[in-house]
Amino acid sequence: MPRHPESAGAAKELLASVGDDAGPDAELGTRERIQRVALELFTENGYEATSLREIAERLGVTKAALYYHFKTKDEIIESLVNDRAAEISRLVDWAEAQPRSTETRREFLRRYAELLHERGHHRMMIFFDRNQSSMAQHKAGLMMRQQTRRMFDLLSDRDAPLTERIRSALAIFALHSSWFTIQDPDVSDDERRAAALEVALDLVS
Amino acid sequence: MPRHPESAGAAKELLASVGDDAGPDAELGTRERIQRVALELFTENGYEATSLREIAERLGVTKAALYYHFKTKDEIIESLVNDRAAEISRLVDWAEAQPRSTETRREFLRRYAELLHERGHHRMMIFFDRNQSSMAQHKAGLMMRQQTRRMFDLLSDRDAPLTERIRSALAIFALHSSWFTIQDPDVSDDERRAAALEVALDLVS
DNA sequence: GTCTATAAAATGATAGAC
DNA sequence: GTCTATCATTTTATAGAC
Repeated sequence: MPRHPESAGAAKELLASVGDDAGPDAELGTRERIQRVALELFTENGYEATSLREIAERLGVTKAALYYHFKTKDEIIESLVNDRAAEISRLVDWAEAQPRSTETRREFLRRYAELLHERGHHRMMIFFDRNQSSMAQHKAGLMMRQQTRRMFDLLSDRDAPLTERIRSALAIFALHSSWFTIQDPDVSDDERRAAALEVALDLVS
Repeated sequence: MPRHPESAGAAKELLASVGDDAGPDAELGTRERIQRVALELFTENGYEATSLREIAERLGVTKAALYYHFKTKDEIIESLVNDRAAEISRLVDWAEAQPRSTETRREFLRRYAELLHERGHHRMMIFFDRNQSSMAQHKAGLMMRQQTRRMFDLLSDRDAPLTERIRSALAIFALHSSWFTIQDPDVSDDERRAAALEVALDLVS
């Protein structure tokens, strides 16, 4: 009976993270390749609509191989979320410890944009944005929603005017979605990211 | 062999529309009750994750009854989309025939917000926002994406500055999502809607 | 760590009685 | 217009060989 080795490689996973744009599957282990392909298919075709058979086929292995690395389908998502959620949590913790000023909020957005940019965090956010209904029942989804709520509350007081609350929510959404909102091939990722941040900053000012 | 009666009732469906907040299932036919319950479950639990068995059970009928009214699962979604997409299309047609001014854009947003408010259009938009991945493969999803793109292009020129394009996209999103972005029970639907419109208008000014 | 083979359950869909 | 009964297919997941 296989030992599931997830607990072993928390730090290692951070180094060879799935989203890392370090070229094609170059140096990734099977576990990381599964995560990468799964997230791709889940985002493109939907979480429930993507079967383990499809994932295995695209990787050139059998379903049984997947089950060696992940006990269930849900666990693939969870493994992706956990590391990343922790990093975002740390950033929100930091912001909550700062004075509740506009400058804190702006600095939070800058750091958050930076975090999303690193190691494919944004791919996960896009996955969640596009699979909200499926994720509503999974605990990974609950975790993300709680984190999103913390960010909303950080960006505007709970009793702030309604328009201000909406603008805060849109600021977060702008950072998450800039990648797919505009898909002009003439625009580089850096330009997109800078523009999204500029809009987000304006929304909380 | 049952004749599928969808072609018969285009006008009737507009009158007794699914989203109509005219109380509980009061006067709705089975076909309309299926649409209503299906959209609810699809939005809450996901399109693929919701089986026809669940829909039938909640309605107190059998799966076979559903198949009398709809040939396939996809057709339930399509029946919901078609009428509504046509109405939105008409509004975009109108806007495209107007001078490309800021005032046209603002007036479009006002009318679009009004349209979403009527007869549950917004429930469909929430469904699409929360099931983007699943809908990516369905033709109903393609239709919605094309319409969204038309609206983007209406709200900002294709060669406008990146920030302006993003703001236009967010204006649409603000109208779609105001219902679930803020779920404070002290806030009425009308207040939410007015605030979302105000934010959207500001984003295109 | 990956494979073959298979179990067990659920799903979308259909046939035909009433 | 709704029901019972059933089919074909697919899916998640497991057992055990190599």
